[in-house]
Amino acid sequence: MSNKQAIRRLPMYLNILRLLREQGESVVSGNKLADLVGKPPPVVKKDLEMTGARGVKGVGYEIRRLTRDIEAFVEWNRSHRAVLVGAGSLGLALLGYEGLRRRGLEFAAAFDNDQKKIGSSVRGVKILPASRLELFVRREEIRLAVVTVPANAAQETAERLVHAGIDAIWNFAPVVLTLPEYVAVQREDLSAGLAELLVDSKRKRTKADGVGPDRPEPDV
Amino acid sequence: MSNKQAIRRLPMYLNILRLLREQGESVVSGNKLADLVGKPPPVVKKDLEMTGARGVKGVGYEIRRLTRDIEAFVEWNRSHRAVLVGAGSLGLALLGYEGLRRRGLEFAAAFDNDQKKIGSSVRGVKILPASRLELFVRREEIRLAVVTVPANAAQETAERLVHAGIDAIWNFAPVVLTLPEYVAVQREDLSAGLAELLVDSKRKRTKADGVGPDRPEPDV
DNA sequence: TAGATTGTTAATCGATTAACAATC
DNA sequence: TAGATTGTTAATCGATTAACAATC
Repeated sequence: MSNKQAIRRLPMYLNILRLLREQGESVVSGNKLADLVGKPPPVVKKDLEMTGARGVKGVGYEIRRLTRDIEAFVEWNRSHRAVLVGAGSLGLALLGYEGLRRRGLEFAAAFDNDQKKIGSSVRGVKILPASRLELFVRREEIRLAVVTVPANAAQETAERLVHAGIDAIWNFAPVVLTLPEYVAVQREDLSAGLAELLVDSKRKRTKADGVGPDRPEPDV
Repeated sequence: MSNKQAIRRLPMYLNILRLLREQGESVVSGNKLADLVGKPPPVVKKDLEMTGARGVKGVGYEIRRLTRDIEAFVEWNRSHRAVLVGAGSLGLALLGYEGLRRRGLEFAAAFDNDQKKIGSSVRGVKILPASRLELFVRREEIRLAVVTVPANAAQETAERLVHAGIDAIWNFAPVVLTLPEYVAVQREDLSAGLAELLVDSKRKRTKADGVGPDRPEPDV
């Protein structure tokens, strides 16, 4: 019933809806939305239905209402307190990423082993010694962790987190974590996206027999 | 024939294979590999077959050979010169991300509008004024661009890039780009991963009727 | 030969697309 | 009522799972 691909499309709708509202629109039809996100209308309608959003036949969807319904479905209507483990460049980038803050992700603290980093603050988030991880998570009753440690430290870090009470892990380390069933784990792999892009690019280059406009000659 | 999900799994195999080789292994069976990546054996075998890799019946896959075959399939055996457009925190993190460099992604330059950033170098990559984007791309014959500009600048940036000769775009801006068919575009949306995680977490919390071990009581 | 493992074919499942009925 | 649009049902497509034949 709950479709993974559909869930991944939801942020796109929210982006578009925000844009439409900024342009003064208050109602949008599924067809228009479909056009704006570049997906067929039935996909959009099914996606919206999944979230519990309802439109009005012959009219469309009320934008404010639709936004609220989508946000509620993903629990983006409340804030999610999280810890970040591993304050490398990727970790620090996530700390500063406004897009995530807008989706309710609120970093209560970051953790690292590097003495040079410990004690400093990034975007108002304190970096604490990794040794204090468990204590902090327990005391603050944090449920969500973002893991950006190196590959060889990821499994151990995750186990410590789970033991301390974490039950949702956003894992950016390039390893497959083995954890109890009740823990929700989302693996994020940038290389996967790059692989898709390169294979797609290769295919388009070789299969230059395709329909549609060809690559123009460069005007040097 | 070429399966999107399968392509996204390829980096995982490479990670595992590197680990195995570091442990002194030289051959691995599909079953063992399957176990290590947490996927059923037939999935692994189909994935490997897609890349053109062949094993030996009764024996398994030669690790060095398999690694080379997978890398060749994704064109990870050669370097891909790229420009980065938008030197915000996410952009800078990508510049410094070792994992991408290991996959052949080589940043020839980064571009930004911010006078404070222009002229500086990050990890050996010069940050140049955005106005020089086209000239640089043409002169250096760059084909790949990583777009990390704000949402409202993404479409225009992409059009400029394509006009200058780019035919593969890795888009981190939260918008759907409209570009000619011959351009390969890969949209990367961190919020999508977060949405998946939160929905999965919600489901696990509500459907606590599931099989398997329950979440233990916190030992406070 | 016997055991192990690849690689393929068929069956199932899930997601997308197409068609259309319902109704504001 | 007529037009527009939602929302559902059926058909298709793609990916995964299961079963097993081929063979080193």
